[in-house]
Amino acid sequence: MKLLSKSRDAEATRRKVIETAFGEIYRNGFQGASVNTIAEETGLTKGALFHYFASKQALGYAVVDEYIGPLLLQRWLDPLRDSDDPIRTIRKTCKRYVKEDIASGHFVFGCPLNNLAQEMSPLDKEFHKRLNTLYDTWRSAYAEAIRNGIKNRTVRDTVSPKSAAALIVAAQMGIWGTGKSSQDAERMQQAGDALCDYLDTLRASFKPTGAKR
Amino acid sequence: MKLLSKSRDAEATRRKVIETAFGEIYRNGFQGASVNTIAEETGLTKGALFHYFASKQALGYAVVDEYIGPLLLQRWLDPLRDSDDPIRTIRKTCKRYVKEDIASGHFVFGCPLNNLAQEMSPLDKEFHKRLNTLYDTWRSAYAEAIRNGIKNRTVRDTVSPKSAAALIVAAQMGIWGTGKSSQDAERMQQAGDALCDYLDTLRASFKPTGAKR
DNA sequence: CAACATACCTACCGGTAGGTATGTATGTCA
DNA sequence: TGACATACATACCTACCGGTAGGTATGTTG
Repeated sequence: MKLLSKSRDAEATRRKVIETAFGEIYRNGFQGASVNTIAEETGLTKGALFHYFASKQALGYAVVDEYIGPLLLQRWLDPLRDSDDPIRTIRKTCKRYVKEDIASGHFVFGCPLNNLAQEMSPLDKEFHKRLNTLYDTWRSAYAEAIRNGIKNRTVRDTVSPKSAAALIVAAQMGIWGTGKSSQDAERMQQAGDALCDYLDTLRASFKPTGAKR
Repeated sequence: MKLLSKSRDAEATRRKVIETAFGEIYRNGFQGASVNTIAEETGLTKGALFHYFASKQALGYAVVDEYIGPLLLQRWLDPLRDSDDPIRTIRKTCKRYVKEDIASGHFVFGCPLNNLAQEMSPLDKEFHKRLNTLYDTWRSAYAEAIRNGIKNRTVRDTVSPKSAAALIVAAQMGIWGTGKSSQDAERMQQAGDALCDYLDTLRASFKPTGAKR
């Protein structure tokens, strides 16, 4: 028999460390996060923490692989599967998470993925490899979705899927960046709405003479 | 008589510290930058450096006020003065600095202003105040330029200046963020071109049936 | 129960971070 | 020429960082 005791459950402990580390890294950056604090918050000693992760870096990589990556897929990419109106889906998803992050107050810490990418990409090859792969996945998924939109006539055929995908992802970096740098919900909201306006210009039905915000 | 000697010129020394600090902070982030290294690179001892700046923070604020701020104005805002075609000017300026940063290799370190804003805004009020003011200035200048463009019929009157300005600035954060996180010139170029495409959709002459990239 | 593995703790390491107290060299001005 | 401020150097302090050595407690398995 196994897993009888709640404590001394290795898998759960490991997971808890990763979740705590995610929070600390999200709030303070990777370099700014302290393994002492992470251990303390987890209710573990530093020795125990290093029983699970060979180094602070290894813990960081695990946070990317086992927390941030899956979160990206679940939040942003899953909704696109089985969507026959990609513009509508992207628009809705964006609006939703802007709203959620403002409501929770998380927006002041920006986007976990972007934070790590900005901080660590030039400093650490392993981080860069992982984070870059995630962003490539994101852009590819958007491009593919837009391509489908063109096929089914919901998107203008004068739109370049790859180019539009690059801009949408960049704009999302910028929206969360705006929230973080301004620490102001209204400015973030404005940037989010502006992206939605742009998304509407991609629709097959778009007319430049239409309503303005 | 003053300023006879090249060394022991306080103003020049101070400036040199700021420039060195800018480089270190640009490459390593504020928290990652070491005052030991900055002092060493300046050819100064740590004691001497702290003769000019009361703390590492104070040095950081000086870098924003006396280096990054002026750089922003000179690079991005000055070209807009006396421009009667804001779209063309923003487009040209963006293309120019994407090209320059790729050529110099600086793009792998991202945008100095954005780096600091992302890293320090949630952690330090003084940084936040300064950096947020700079971004507000930036957005306001763009909004004003677009408003002028609408007046002189170079920009569609269905465009919301404030909204478009928010998106353009956010997209620029994202373009440099893309370069930094991908460490790849081509991906950054793609994002830059995509922003240019978007800018063209703001023109009064824009037709959705036009050429695609 | 014995043998062993895994989970976790205590105490400590070397290194470096930002910061400071104090001394000295240099230029200015009365 | 001598008093004084400023520019800089030397030496050192404290706090904390990531990381480890060595032990103990709690299983699991035969």
